[in-house]
Amino acid sequence: MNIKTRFAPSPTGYLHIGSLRTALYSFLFARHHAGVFLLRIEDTDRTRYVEGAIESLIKTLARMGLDYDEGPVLVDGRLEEKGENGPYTQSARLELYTEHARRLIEQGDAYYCFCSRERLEDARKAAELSRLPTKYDRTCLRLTPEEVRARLEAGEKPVVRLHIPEGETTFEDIIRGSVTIQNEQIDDQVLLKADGFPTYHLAVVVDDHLMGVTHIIRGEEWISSVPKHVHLYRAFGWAIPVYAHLPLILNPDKSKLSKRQGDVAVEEYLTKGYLPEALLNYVALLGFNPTGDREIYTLRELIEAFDLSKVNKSGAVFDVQKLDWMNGMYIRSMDLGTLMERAEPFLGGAGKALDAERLKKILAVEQERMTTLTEIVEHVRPYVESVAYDAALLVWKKSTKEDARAKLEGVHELLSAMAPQVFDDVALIETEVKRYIEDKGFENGPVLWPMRVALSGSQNSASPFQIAWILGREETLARLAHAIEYLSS
RNA sequence: GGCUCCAUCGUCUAAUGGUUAGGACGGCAGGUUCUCAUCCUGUAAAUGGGGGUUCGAUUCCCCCUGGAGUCACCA
Repeated sequence: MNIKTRFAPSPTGYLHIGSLRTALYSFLFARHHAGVFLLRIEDTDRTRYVEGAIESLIKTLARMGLDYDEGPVLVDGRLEEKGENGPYTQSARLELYTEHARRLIEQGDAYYCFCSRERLEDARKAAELSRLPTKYDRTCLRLTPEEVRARLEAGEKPVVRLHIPEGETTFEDIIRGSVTIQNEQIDDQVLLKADGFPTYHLAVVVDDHLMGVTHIIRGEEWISSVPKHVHLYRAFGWAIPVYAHLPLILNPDKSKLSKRQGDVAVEEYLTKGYLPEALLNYVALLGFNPTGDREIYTLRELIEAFDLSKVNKSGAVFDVQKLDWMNGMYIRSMDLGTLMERAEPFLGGAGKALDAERLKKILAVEQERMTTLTEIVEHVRPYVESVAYDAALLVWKKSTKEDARAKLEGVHELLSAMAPQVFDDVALIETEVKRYIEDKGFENGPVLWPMRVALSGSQNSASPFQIAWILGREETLARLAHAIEYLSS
């Protein structure tokens, strides 16, 4: 079978983490089987229209490296489409839905409903109070064809409802197996709204069929509406696709991942300095793991290893701590050139004071201390400006102010007497300073601590040798001199 | 509340009838070390409860409990 999957988000203005994983799994499944992956925009709710949301979605998908074979694309900033099954935006397919709804009415599988929202709302409240199911009471199903025609001609704007038959509905899900639901539990769902737009239920079924989608991969929250879709497929006489309902991604309190409890927008993580490949890797492992003893996978490897039937059934808490760890792993394993490219956009103003050579040195030293790319700014600061610090910080443990000054004077003397080329080599700086310490019979701490603080202005930093290497001879000596002066006053 | 889904360390997961129940994050304790970070070593930590089936259940079945999702002219 030629496999075809789709990612069908509604354009909300950002890509939800959960949607990212749904997109990823659909993508992985299609690519693993050398099938087709398409993007479709589900924008049938015009009350939720967001300007520029489609463009933003396309850009985010591109940044994440999830490419698709069919769907809307951005060409020179303009929206275009690729693929033979378009349009791929539901608001451009209204005609199709109307036709199909009409067909269902003619077949007796759907009917017009003229009930006012007010009446429906009251009925629902009453049902809730008496603890009865809040289903539509089928008032309009009992209308005669004459009555329907008369009200249509009178200009009333009805909705179209699916007529659910008696019995029960069973469907197969790759992840969950067989699921059965009694039809009496299912509402006569609205298919076509009064404004002529379809609801999700009509639109997905029509589009998935017309676009040739074979596998429907989506979140677990859709499971209870599958029977409605099955009825639609049957009414149209279409083959039912294969379903795979993914477990939910959860907040720490186990509820469905939502705003309020942290960031859910992929774009937000990207601007915070998380790497697309790390985010993808992390999210891929929320519900799926090829072996159980390995965590780092490239997209290629994920495609190779992906298996829908090995996807977990239970929800997974989104753990930022583990994401942080993974992002750090990716940053540390990155070569300097790449890291520099990736970090540059996050540098902002701090970058202007920096030439490429020095930035590269800083990155080489600070790479192992970074969790996200945004941190680059604070890691760069001590190298481009002197950080103010308390003189007391210069004194090593139980050593004294006088001792610290003496040691710094010694180091200053040593370094200023050395050939300038020594500063081009971290290892050389280290050897020289350590030899000096040994020759004098000192301990490392009383010398290196004040030296490091003098150079970094901070109690935590890279080693004094690394800082000296980055700062260069002149600035290193200047900072040492400043510290000595500081201790003398 | 009805219906549906789910249930292994705090978290992400591995093990589908036989393992000392494994790995990772985080925690804790060490090591390396001038500090932080990295790196390395060690350690605590789980099969929700009760019945079955079986020589033997994390694993299969049932019940309970717990959690979640869903009950719109939103997706």
